[in-house]
Amino acid sequence: MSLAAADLPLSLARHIATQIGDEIEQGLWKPGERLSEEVIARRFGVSRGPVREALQILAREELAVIRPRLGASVIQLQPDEIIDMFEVRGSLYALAIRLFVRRATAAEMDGYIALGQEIRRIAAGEPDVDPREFARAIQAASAYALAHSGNARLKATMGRMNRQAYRYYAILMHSIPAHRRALLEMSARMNDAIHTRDAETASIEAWRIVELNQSVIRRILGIPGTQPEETPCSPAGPHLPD
Amino acid sequence: MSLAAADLPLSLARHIATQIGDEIEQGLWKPGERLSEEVIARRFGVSRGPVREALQILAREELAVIRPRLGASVIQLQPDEIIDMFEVRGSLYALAIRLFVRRATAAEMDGYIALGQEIRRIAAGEPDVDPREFARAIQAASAYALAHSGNARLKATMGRMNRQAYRYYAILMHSIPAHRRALLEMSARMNDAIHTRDAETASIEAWRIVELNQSVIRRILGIPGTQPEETPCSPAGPHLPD
DNA sequence: CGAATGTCTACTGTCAACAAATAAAGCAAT
DNA sequence: ATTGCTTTATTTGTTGACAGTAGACATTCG
Repeated sequence: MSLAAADLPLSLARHIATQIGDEIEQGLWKPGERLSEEVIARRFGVSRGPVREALQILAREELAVIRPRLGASVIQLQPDEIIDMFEVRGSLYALAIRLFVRRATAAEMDGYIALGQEIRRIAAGEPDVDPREFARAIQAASAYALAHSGNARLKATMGRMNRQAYRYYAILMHSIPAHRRALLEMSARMNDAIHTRDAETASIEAWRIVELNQSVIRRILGIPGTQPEETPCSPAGPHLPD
Repeated sequence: MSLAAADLPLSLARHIATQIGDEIEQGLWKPGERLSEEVIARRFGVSRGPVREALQILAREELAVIRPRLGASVIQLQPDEIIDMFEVRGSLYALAIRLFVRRATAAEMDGYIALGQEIRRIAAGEPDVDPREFARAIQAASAYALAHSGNARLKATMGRMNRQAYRYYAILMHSIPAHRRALLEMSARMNDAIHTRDAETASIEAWRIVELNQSVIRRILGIPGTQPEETPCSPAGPHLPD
């Protein structure tokens, strides 16, 4: 049996977990805010048992942290932890692109192309682009590639991570229009490589996008990069000339 | 084995989770075996509450699967799911190597070199190499690089995955001596790159090792690979640790 | 006035029991 | 013997209560 939780209904615990989880994702709970068992139990009209279980589920999805005797609280990533997360996520993203290019059927490829066009359509409204809409389009495209990467484990792992990452995605989209332009260029190059089924180049470009995003986040969070003029590279790909 | 009276710094749930988790990792529980709440509760002399929580923790570590109304059972990966896991893990491994090369101090580098020598020392006994010892040495080296990659999230994510992966690692080590020799060659090349702080080459070699391992596992599990040059071998069937 | 200490409150950790649902056993009919 | 249904039994889901701890507050002493 797969890791994916295909079962949605029954069980109060799962219902509460998805509800609170969505709320956390949407930012209705502040990072670090305490998730009191009793308060949540009262709110849903249940006892503390299912709530306790729901909090465990949230911890499994890394949306909450549980400290013994201190209870659960909304996950609060330190700046360096955010960087770490995007680093790991970037590696998975590059893998997803690589696998998608290798395994996608023609129809799936068409679907991806359509999503790429959607991104360009939205970006065409420069300089008046809705950051949220732009972000959503990018996320949709990456989710599509992920879903058709043919690797369920990757989908689950990265999907879980995305729930966290997207809380900070707004930072990326709102910041520096120049960044958005660079992002679009890289994205175009990556999509070209994807269309021509050049898994290697696509993976490299994916990794570049990730590193660009990372540098932007670093700047915003005020964390100095390890190597300012780092050359972007793929998880396994060769160097490319700038 | 009643420990309810013992004053533990950790909660009962966490204690039970680590205990059962270790047992699963060691193969004392068969894949797919049911983890009955009541049986475990009786065994540890506690009520079902903490046990339930422990099972949630095990699910978080992906050592167990919880299906609503059907209870928890030891995770049972299908052959293709094993491939998927090693694929994801490989990507993380390459990242770990890359980061380690970039960020390791001189002392940490020395430590890694020592572990590499240990691997070669064990492998020198060819063709009479203890697979378990060999596996342990390789795992120690990769764990060292991971621990000093400077990315806590990567360490946690991959560490969790390793607990699963190492159940199937024996397959790799026991199989085909030729594979071990190729593995050693690649490993040597990677270590050279690591020593000279060539993150790019090191990462590439890491990825190659991963892909080699993957092809071996594919052969053993009888799953056709995406690469054409792979020779279909006699499907000896999934000979997994019980 | 500040620091250390004692008390209080709120919360978590744990338990035992009840309710609901699934899996297993038993039995009848073909 | 096999199939289908009914009944029983075991297991999970949930509850409310009790016990112990962490943190806040007030108190006392240097």
